[in-house]
Amino acid sequence: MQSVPPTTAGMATTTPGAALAHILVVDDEPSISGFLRRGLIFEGYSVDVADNGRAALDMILDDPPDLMILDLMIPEIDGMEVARRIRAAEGSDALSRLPILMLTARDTLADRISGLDGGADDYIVKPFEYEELLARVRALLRRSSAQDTSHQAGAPLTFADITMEIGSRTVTRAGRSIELTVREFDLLATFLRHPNQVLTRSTLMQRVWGEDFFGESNVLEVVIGNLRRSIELDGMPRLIQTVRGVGYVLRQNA
Amino acid sequence: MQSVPPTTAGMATTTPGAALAHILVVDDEPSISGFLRRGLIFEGYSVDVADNGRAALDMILDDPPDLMILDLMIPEIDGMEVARRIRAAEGSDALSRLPILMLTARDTLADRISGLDGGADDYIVKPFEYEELLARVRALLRRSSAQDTSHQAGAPLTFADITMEIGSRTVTRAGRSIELTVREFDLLATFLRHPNQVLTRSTLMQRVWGEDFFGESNVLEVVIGNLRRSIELDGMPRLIQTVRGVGYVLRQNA
DNA sequence: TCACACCCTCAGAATCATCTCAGCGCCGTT
DNA sequence: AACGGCGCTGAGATGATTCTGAGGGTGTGA
Repeated sequence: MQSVPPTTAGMATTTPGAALAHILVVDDEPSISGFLRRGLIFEGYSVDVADNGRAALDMILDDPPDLMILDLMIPEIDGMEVARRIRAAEGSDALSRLPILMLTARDTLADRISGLDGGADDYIVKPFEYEELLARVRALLRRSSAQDTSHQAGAPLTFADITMEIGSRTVTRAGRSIELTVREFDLLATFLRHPNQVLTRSTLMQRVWGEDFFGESNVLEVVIGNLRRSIELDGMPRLIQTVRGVGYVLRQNA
Repeated sequence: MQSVPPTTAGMATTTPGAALAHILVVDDEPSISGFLRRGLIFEGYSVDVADNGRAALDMILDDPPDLMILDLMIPEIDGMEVARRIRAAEGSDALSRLPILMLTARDTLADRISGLDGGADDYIVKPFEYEELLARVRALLRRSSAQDTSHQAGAPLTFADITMEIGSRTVTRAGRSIELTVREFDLLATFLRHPNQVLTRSTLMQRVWGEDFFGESNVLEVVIGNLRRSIELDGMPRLIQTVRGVGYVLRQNA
């Protein structure tokens, strides 16, 4: 296991100016909750985890989060019921307005989710794409926090002359549109969210490929290679730079 | 935690210069009407709720709203009939022009949609995404306030040389009228509402087919195929482009 | 009742992203 | 300068995804 990069320098302030949003993840499967926790922390959220409905309700009362990611199938009190109780908490505005992102398996979906009826504001079907989950989390937080009038899917990610719009899934470099595959797109998105920060190989693997990648593989290198070919202009210095023994950075100057 | 913005300013004044728009929600399911009420009020609308058709008609006569969100399946007088009576109210301009956003479950829709002609200005399938609903509400209000004088149900959706009128359910391409089935129509409408935006397979399924589609099916692909055959001109680049691993986009250029 | 339109399912075929592999070259170190 | 490790790249293999035509079921209107 590659050790964490020793350097303390370059802590990335991911979203400049944005206050740390607090997210409660409720799932009894450690692999999922762990994955979410790490990922969301990486994105700059503060994260708590509960592994059953009762604990979740306790934690919510104790310290209401800005958003809850709630699995439908959890012990003690199931997700549907948790949502219902929260919505029923007429007393507290903070509670009854708490955005809930429901996490469900596909089979369950059919029976149970009559959409948002139960009190969820949005839901996502397992297995989900990490990028999609992030997008929904952002959308829910945006909706609840700022009732700002600027709608439309959030501001595009940019770096140097690269622009990426998650919603429309378009990427441009110097105004010229670029086609990317899913892997390339996710990888680039990860870099764009953490510019100038060295991302370790394993971090990238986890962000883009998810938990399940045992064994050795050099997929990452291959995709990095393709991505470079897609976005880098000849003559220009590399944007995605290799940090030997550690990982890669998105950086402008040499 | 991002606390609620301290300022009360920035209420979404959807229709510039217009006073707070007044919306009547008609639905007998408290979970849905409650959800809508809260959400819409949060957005800065004034909201009334009726839980059956008769009450709705009374309230409309009493105080005509700027927009009605109308569930199809409601007690006393069903949504269809409510819409019909409103449209039939020859006497009052305010009534016959009242924008109606119909709320339906997909199963119901399939049967009845053919009779929708002219009754509703738009419809949305349960379960809907909140953002989507908001967008349509805004669109309808904008429309109705914009063209005060000209009757005609709503501005058509357009893209490139495609034109679609929801109300009359007509579609033209380059001036030439095109026949579409219900599924094709819904699918195209979804694209037209989100041009240049990649829509995931599951989003499309949900919007067009509704909740009840577990299991694997390739209906979407089939309908996409048919739709392409209907609207795409030979020699021209595709308008509906597939984005492998993600979904489809309505996009003009390559 | 018949004919027709529509919608879904299915299976085969085509297409394409992704992954694996193996060889090569660069880089830092000895 | 030689060496070893690490990263890069091109060439397939592989499997997933998407497309298409055909067929059956169902409901509607004549």
